[in-house]
Amino acid sequence: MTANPTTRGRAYRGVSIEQRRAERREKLIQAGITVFGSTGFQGTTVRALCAEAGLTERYFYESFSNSEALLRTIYLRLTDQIRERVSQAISGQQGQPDAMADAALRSYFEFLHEHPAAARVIMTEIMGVSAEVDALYRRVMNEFAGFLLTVFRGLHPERPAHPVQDALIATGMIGALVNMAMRWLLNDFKESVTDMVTASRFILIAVNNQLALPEP
Amino acid sequence: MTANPTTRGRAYRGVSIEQRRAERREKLIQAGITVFGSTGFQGTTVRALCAEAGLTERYFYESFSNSEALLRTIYLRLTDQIRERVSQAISGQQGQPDAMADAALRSYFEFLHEHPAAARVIMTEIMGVSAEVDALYRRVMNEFAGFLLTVFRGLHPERPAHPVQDALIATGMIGALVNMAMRWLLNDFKESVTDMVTASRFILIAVNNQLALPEP
DNA sequence: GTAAAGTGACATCATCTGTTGTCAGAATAA
DNA sequence: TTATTCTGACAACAGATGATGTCACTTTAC
Repeated sequence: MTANPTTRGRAYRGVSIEQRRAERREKLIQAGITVFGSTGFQGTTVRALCAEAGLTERYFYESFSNSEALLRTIYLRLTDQIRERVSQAISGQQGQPDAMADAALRSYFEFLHEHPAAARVIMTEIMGVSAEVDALYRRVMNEFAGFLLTVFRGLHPERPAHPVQDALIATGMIGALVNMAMRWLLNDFKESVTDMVTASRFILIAVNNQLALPEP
Repeated sequence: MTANPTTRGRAYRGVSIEQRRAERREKLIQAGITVFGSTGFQGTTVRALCAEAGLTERYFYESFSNSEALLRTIYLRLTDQIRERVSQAISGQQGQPDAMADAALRSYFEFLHEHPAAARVIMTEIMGVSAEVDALYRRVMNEFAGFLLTVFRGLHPERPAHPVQDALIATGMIGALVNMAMRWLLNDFKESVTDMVTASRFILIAVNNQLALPEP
């Protein structure tokens, strides 16, 4: 009855148990992006996720307690990727505000264009799943808004901070970018990336200019 | 076997069949707002809707083919109400652009504040339900963006129209308003209506001012 | 008064799906 | 070689729920 501790968790096909688990988990994450992004979260069953991943249910529950947990993992993964790409794009244009905005927006819209399934997951499938997922969404959006707020403050160091107003305005800006992206996605990326960048930059510049005006 | 055509669809408790059906349908709509707005669309069963409405399942299927059909009806009802309230608010400030924006934004945020369950339905529960509901959402959002576009064009009649850019910017503005409202809702309406109006008006004015500038 | 229509409570059916369990065969350790 | 572990295919179980049906009772039409 008692298992031999020396042989538990051993290698298989020359691969350690940790790596096998990590590879299965990764397969499930990629499958989740594909399936959630096509069938939608609601229409997705654990069986379908496993079929896409080429694994069986047992391995699903090895890595995730349920499909909502997988969705949360995917959402964090994708938003981290966006954060990283945008950060890299910005750092490449160090010190030039206009070029920074352009690079950041372009990297954002290009990411969505290159990964439409991922775009669908983070734009629409994430919403209305549960209170917990809603809270996660809200938290991530707030982080993006906070990032934008930091940038704006850096551009207007002399302007007195209005915590409530500034946070709301940053939230509005993030909402503008998200809604433009959502419309773009649902319209099958009809417009060019350049059009998306131009329009979104217009809005950011407009707010930036308004922030530069003396207050009434 | 053959029913008597003269007695089918007769009055009951002094109420015609049309009116009885309409009353039951209305009860279901109100129950849907309450239940979808608290439990969420996903967590809602037909049984729960009927219990809240004080009706039985038979009468649910008398008016709606399924709960998604009820959601669509509710969404159209609520967005119509917002449209009407905003239009009324604007028409009361005929000709004064700043007062118009103020009145429109105030009526919008006040509506959400007064009807939190309705706000949740139109902000989060409507998303990711099905392709059909997504399309409805997109269509309504486009209508609101079109409305905003009309207003902006009226304020800048001399500016040449850029169909793609203008539509994208209007979409962005609507997204800003929706995201601010969503954050407000998920934060239990922590900020005052006046704060919401002030911040959102700031964004609209910023874009309006940018539209007034000569193009590069 | 009586038959037909309307109502409400509830049963029922069928299906779906999350989750766990079984088992035979492949790979490994000793 | 042999016992143990790992894997994959699939069975099985339990619960939920959409949708429809049953039936006793109420109301209406004539």
